[in-house]
Amino acid sequence: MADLESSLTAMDWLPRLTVGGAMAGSINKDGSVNTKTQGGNIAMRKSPHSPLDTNATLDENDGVTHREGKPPYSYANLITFAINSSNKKKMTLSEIYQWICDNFPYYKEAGNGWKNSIRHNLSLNKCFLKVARSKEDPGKGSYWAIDSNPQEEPLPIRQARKRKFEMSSPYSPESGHSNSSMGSPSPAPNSQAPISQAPSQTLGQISQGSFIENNSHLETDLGASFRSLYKMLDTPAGSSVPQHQNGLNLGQGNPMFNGHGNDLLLKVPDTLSGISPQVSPASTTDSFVSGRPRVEVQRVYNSPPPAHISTDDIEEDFTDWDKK
DNA sequence: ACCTAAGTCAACG
DNA sequence: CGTTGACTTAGGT
Repeated sequence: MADLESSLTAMDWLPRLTVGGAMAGSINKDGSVNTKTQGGNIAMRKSPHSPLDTNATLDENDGVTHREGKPPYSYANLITFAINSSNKKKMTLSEIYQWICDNFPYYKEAGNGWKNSIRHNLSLNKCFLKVARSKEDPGKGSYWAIDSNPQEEPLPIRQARKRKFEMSSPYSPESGHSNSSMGSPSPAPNSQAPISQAPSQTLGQISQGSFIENNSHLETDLGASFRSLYKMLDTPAGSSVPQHQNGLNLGQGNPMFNGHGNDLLLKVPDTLSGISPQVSPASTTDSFVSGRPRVEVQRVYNSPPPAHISTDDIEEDFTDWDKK
């Protein structure tokens, strides 16, 4: 453990960071030094085929390593690291800001543009789910959680044309963070790892087998929960929404989830979970969104949650739910 | 050249 | 704070 393997969990599909030269140096291809505005330069571009690793956590070393200059991580990655570093696997926007500043001092002095970008990313990226605060936990802003493996299904639509599964090339170490032990700051046990991918996992722990084993309960429980939920509800949305919904795929990364913007409103009896997820319109901008509707998790209290379940648990459960 | 991912800026509620 | 859109940049094919 101690490194790449452990912390990057399934880092396989973590965007390949073009760290090293170009990125770190922010050199434009024309050779000019990139000195764009605040928060950012032309940040790294990731391979078009590599989705975000929703379980990625930051490695202390990385923070250190990149103390100077813009960190070689996309905003989506930073957000993911931040959220995964929390026990609850959810964070408020300001907490995310703070975490990023704490771990990447670069952003302390980067102005505020990057914050806008973070927000933009949260809204745009399907991987991030807004989780409503519970009444017991009032405060500003919602929580943001990660929707595990929202990507990966072979995108049948347009992307499929260009996309090939890039399961090979794992996250090339030479790209900069070969170092690794990203686990430090947050050895987060990463409960819910995207089960799907795991293409050529990064050896070690991720030997897919064990990983799945370790998390199988999630897959089972959550998947089953959702399935039964759907059954119970005999979801009306089911008709307008493609198959995926019925299965485990419920959403994540399901490009077909809603084809194009149909909203799905899933009413969940509070007796089941105390919440009701609802779909908000998906953005139209990029592929991130092109696939499925955003699901906003919103808890509805019609009755108090079971005594043995704490509010947090519920919320967490839900978060996990969303993840799958 | 074209497509897409990612970043930036900004308007708006 | 959150969403959205337009636009830019860069990398892949």
